Amino acid sequence: MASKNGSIREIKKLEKKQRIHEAAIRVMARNGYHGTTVSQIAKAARVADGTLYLYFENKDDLLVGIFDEIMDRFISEGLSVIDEMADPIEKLKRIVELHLKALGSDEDLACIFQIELRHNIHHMKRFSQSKLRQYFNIVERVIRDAQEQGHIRSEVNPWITAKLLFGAVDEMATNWVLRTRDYNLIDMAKPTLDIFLNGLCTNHEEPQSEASIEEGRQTLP
Amino acid sequence: MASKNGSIREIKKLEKKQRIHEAAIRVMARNGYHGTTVSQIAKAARVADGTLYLYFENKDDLLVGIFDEIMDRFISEGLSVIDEMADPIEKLKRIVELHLKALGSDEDLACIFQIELRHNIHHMKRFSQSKLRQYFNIVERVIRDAQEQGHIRSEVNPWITAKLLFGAVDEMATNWVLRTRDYNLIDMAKPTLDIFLNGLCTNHEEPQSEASIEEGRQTLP
Amino acid sequence: MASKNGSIREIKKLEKKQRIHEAAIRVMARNGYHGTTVSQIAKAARVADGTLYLYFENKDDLLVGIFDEIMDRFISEGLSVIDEMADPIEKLKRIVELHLKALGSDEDLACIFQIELRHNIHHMKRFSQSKLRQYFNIVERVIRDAQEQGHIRSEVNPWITAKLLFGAVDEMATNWVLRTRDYNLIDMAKPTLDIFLNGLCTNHEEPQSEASIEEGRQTLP
Amino acid sequence: MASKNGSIREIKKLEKKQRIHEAAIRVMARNGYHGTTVSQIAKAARVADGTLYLYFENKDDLLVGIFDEIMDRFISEGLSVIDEMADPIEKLKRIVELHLKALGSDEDLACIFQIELRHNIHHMKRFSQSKLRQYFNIVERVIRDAQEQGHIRSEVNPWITAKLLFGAVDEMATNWVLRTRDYNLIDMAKPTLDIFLNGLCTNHEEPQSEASIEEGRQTLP
DNA sequence: CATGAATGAGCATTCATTCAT
DNA sequence: TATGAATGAATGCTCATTCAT
Repeated sequence: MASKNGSIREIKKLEKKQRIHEAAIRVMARNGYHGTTVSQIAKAARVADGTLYLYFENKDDLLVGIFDEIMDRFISEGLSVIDEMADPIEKLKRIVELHLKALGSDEDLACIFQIELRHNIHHMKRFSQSKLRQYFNIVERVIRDAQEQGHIRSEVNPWITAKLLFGAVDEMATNWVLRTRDYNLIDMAKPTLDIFLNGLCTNHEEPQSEASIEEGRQTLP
Repeated sequence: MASKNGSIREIKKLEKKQRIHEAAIRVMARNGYHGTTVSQIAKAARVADGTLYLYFENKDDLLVGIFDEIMDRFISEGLSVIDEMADPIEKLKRIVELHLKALGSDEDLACIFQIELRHNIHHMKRFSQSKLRQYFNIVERVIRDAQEQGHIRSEVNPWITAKLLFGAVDEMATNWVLRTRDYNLIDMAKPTLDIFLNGLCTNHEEPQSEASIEEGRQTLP
Repeated sequence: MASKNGSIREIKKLEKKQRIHEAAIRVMARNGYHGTTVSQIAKAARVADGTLYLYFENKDDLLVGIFDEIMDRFISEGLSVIDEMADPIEKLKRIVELHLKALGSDEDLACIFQIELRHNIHHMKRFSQSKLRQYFNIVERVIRDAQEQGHIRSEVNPWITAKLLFGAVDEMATNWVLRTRDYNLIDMAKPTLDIFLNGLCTNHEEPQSEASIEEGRQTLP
Repeated sequence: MASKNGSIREIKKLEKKQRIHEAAIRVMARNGYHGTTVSQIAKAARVADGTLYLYFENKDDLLVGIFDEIMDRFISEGLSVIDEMADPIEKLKRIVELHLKALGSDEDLACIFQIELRHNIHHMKRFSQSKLRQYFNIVERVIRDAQEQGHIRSEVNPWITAKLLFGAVDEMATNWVLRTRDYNLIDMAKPTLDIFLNGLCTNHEEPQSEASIEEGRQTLP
């Protein structure tokens, strides 16, 4: 019985933690991290103020907890999808789509991710050095594969490219959160991928050597 | 004499405002917006606390004021440089370089721009709807010109491209601010431009139609 | 047990609110509203600064709260005493006595009432339009009764008389608070009532018509 | 020339002091003493902030200065009017009328007098011990005269009566400042005087001895 | 005399966190 | 576990006053 109770308790504990998470996302998305009090979150989660501290070290930890949980879920889901694919270009496409779909389907979450999680250099560093690095690693791996298979130019730096791609997609997401007119975030996947894969320029018969870019001038026939 | 005094006062006033700006950038870059007290800024600027309020509405306005001033300077400098150039591709290159150089040459400023100015959805919206829009407009204009001159593919959406480019460059800047090992931000200009101009893919003799991307698969001969 | 705890908590809460009230009266009577800090009141009430805000909206509400509580108690006590009496003249006398006794027996309270509560036109208006109106209503009622019973001249306006009586008694109280030599406030009841009931003039066989007062001259035989 | 300039300067100085006084009355009547900043007064008087301090010790002194000036004018005007009269009852009447007319004809001034000047126990004490004492002295003198001439009952205490009369008139003024419906303050003179002179009671053939009041019961035939 | 920029002490209020129940 | 009353440190901002010009 004890173990049965124990497992029920475990479940209830997880449920409550989840409830607090969701309450925090909901409230913080509207009021921002600094505009949200612990009491507001507690009320939204229907627990007492003090109860929050049984599940989180402090207010900041709550934000970090949300972030890590979501990010872990996002990355593992992403990985499981990616792993089933063969073509690295296709994988790249899926990553962008998953990224945009995950945020585009939950505005509150997107708001937390794009805005609230970044108001603090320590969060940013933590983010940058853990989960974001995982993201970059995945993309880097895919790009390397694509390079080995000859689909992506061998000159491009996979790590820098991962950052550039993330940055571009991230900006799409932020812009969507701050949008004045409504549209679907996922629709940004296609043009994003088009530019990253095919580039802006019209003529690639004589692909630009880095040197020629270096010269500050492109030879155009 | 009165006018002379007047102009001297004007200069002193600007000097003091400037001093406060610089002090704020310096202090906030280290401690973050919320980690910085008004008193700290005042002390760093060698003025009394109350003096800040002769030049700024409130603490938040101080941050916004810094942002607007820097951004205006950046944009007008950028425009004057751009205007002297003929080739739109070259212009695009210069924009990216100027962006990275401006931030890469002043780490504190970069920190403020990449992190502190974004801790608040209201700042973000304000930013997004004023200065950032100007930035996008400039890039959009350049891309359109390039399209008219046949240098950039007519299929790409100039506005979305402006966002993507900004996002990629912005991520470069943020990564540099959060870097663990030292490097020059400006060095990111070349690979960024290479990917945006030439794309990732190896073969562009038969450029991807959007439809084929849509299919989730690139036809590679 | 829960209800028992509940009631104990209720009592403790009331006790604490009372303690804060009394501390505020004590401290403000000595230093005035603007000369008193919230911290001083909290310290005097042996609670933390923040605790005050669990019981009061803000510093101003604290003053208003004191006022309303005291005034309600005063009015209801007064009414219960009045109701037991039959003779309206006697009631009038009791009202004056109760008024002077209430203030004369608690100098700090009198100070708050006569001085601190009046430093603000909004307080004055609020006072004037709620509790003071109740006071006036009671006196007016008594005067009307006395008029119906033929004890008070039918020419006098009960509402104006209520104000005049309050003003006279109020001035007695204020003078007592500001006194340089000590005396009992309650001793002012008798002369006050004497003048209001009997008037100043010696001869009333031919009571002054309002018209003759109008003429600016009293006909004295 | 020096003396000529001197006198012109004297006049200008008085003019400026007057301008500041009037500005202060105007602004404080609307915003209250604590709701008014020195800068606001300076702006309303069209002088620099610092200039105020050439004419007044400090903000508080400004209020006191207004009060003393007005009060002196009021008392000396009152005295000159009173002195020309013979009948003490008539004098009493005139005092009440002058009091109500002075305030009733200048709402801002009335507001300052009835509300703002009283938000501080030190002002009150100062007021009570100087100008108000003069007022009481005048009334007391008049009452004594009336008593000597047999117009006012010898039993009444002139000093207490002066306070009561002031209190009643003062309450009329305060009520008028706080009024919700408009009326003329001067109209309160007649009923006020009627009650003070003739009392409330109908029957005065056997004027109440203090003792009978003491008994707590009035003998009514 | 006049100015008004500069000063900096002072204070109400908030809110993350604790802990007795 | 859960509660929520109590805590008290922390801070943005105001504004009366000064003084160099």
